[in-house]
Amino acid sequence: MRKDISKPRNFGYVERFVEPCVLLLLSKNPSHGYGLMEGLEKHCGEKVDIGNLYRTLRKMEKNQWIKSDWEKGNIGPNKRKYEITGKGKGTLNEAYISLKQTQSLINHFFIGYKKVFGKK
Amino acid sequence: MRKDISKPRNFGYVERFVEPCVLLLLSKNPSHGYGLMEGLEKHCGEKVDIGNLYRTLRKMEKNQWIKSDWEKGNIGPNKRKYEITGKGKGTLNEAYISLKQTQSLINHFFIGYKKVFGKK
DNA sequence: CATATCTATATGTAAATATCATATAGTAAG
DNA sequence: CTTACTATATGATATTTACATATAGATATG
Repeated sequence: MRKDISKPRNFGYVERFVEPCVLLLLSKNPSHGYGLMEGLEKHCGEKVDIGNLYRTLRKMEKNQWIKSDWEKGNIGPNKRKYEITGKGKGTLNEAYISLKQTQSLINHFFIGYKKVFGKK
Repeated sequence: MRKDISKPRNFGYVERFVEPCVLLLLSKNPSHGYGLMEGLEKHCGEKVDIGNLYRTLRKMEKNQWIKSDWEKGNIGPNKRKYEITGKGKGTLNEAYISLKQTQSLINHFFIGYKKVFGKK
């Protein structure tokens, strides 16, 4: 049973922003789900739902943007270690271009806003 | 029956971006749904689904961000003319703040991107 | 030793939103 | 009369997210 009913997200919510962020993080270093959380909170702001993150990672793997193998650590439970693929690098580049467009879209809004309400 | 199965949107899709845009446009001049389309294509980019726009307008009215009355034009079909309310102006300001946060979030991503792939 | 907590991965369910299709109706043009 | 345009609206469905819960090994605490 849910404690609280879902509410609409804030305006300006960027859909699936976590995916480019994961691709960018994995471009630096291979990592696993739980370990990605840390970097994501820096790059994706606020909180990332851990359940959704795992689901997203499996989806990204299905799309062949990332691939995984089990890392049988001598300490702690096994980790599914992800790395980015060539296809994933292409997707990251596409995301970069899309996000550039998003940025200019939002800028366009701010220009209009400024015209009506003045600078601030 | 649908011709095509739905596909995921591009990365960088900003959810409910149309609402702040409508509020901004109505801050300048009262208008009606069909007439808002034109301004929206400038401020919200690309295409806005007309069915979705009408549904959004009714939802915004339910939230008391805008209010409408029927304009019995001497030419053409009747138009539901919308204007922004005081509450709507407050919502527009909230959206402005959220979109500023979104902008800095995306900027944060670009900084990380540049570190890995260099400037461009 | 029993149990609680932490790391790590994963799935179930429901709500919110967008997309595509379709419905309705008045008006204008040919 | 039929076609096209203006204008508003709803139905069905896919995608994504939020919140909750499940599982299991490892480690710490009493």
